Amino acid sequence: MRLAELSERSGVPVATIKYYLREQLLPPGVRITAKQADYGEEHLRRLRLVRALIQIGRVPVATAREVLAAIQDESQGQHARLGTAVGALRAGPQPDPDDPATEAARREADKLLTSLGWEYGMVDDYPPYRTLVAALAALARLGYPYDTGHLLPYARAAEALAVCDLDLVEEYESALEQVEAAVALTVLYEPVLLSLRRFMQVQESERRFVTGRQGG
Amino acid sequence: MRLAELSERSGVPVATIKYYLREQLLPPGVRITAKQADYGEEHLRRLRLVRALIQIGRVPVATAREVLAAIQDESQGQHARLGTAVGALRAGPQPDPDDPATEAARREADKLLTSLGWEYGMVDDYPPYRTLVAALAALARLGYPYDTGHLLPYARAAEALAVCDLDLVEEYESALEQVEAAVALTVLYEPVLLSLRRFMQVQESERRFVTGRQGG
DNA sequence: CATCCTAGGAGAGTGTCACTATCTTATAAG
DNA sequence: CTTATAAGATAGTGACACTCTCCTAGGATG
Repeated sequence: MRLAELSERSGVPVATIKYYLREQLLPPGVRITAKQADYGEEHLRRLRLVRALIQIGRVPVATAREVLAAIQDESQGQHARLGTAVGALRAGPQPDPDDPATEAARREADKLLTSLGWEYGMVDDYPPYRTLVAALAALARLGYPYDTGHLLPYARAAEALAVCDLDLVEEYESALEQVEAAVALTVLYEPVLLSLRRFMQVQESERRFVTGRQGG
Repeated sequence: MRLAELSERSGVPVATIKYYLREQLLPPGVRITAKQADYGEEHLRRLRLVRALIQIGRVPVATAREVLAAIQDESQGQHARLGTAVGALRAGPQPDPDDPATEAARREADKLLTSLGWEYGMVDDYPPYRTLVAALAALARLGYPYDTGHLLPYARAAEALAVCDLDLVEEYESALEQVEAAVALTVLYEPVLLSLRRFMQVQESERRFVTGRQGG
């Protein structure tokens, strides 16, 4: 199909698709002539994935490019490919190295990961690790406790989530579909999970502050 | 303390504090003279909360203003105050009403919430609800299933998270501290949780694709 | 009292980022 | 040959979180 049709079927404006092509979020179409290109179903699928990453996942364009590169990289094994793709997501704010809270946060993060059985080293440049450290440092700055005891319940929840995630991923046959699903589900279930958390907080607060106010 | 000292102790540039004052994210200092103001410890605490919301939580300034207003609103009961403050957080992308996927997503969201025991109506303008619908619609657009069966495990995880959250909140005495803690912990544990999810995905993928590749 | 220094306020400017509008050129169709 | 359309390049837009600069009013000091 032509660019115009790709635009129509995806609902993405032509100018935006051109932008994605320029930014290498979308592979170029197959050249028909010097001035015309043909796009297939996989372009459509890729385009929808890009939109999901950027619009729902708020993933920066540069990050999305890395993630997509990892998805397509057939040279790695499935595990490594998945780790790279998922790890590239949501770099979040960098921890401030000048802040003394960062160093303490780093130690606590290492302790937590160790107690979770993490054996792959602390990979200082793995984006989720940096995100974790920055978030813990922010907690410290606000005076909230963040020791292993407080964090472990969240880690257990994360573990349960990861099992669900991989269950969903394994429903797919091909390696490519699996990595794509891992990325898409990681990103798209985030807002689902976080909004459900809000709802559940309200329910739980009702249980504690209203229903059973006098110990019911 | 003066603005300059507030800036020094918080690490936030003077110009940025002025901006927050202008945007009403920070209450004005107590006027000493017509041209000088005095800021107290609660300004410092509030300033750090604002920074956490904006920098870690990526909360838009307008949203942060609403959240802070709800925190300070003493006219509501604790439950309502908490619901308003937490609900105002992370509005996320609005669902596109023209998209037919949105309608289906809305029905599925309602079904899920009903099966979770949600009894407060579907509050179409409650931001977490909109976020949920938009995310489900995005899943549909990408062709991933999102029925109650798939979503329930995530909802159960969210429930566990909410219980942890409220446990942490109830450690505080005053109503103000509790609402502040609810907001801060909701926002600051998000990156913690999401990065732990990444780590756990990698561990789980290792378990499935490497360790037990041939059925171990 | 004059002077200088600093605090605080207001408005405009900056940087970033995801688009988006325009212009150019080429080519397929008529 | 002419014209509509496609693709590519380039510059502009809008939102947003700051941030810079100027201005004015006190307060401190000689």
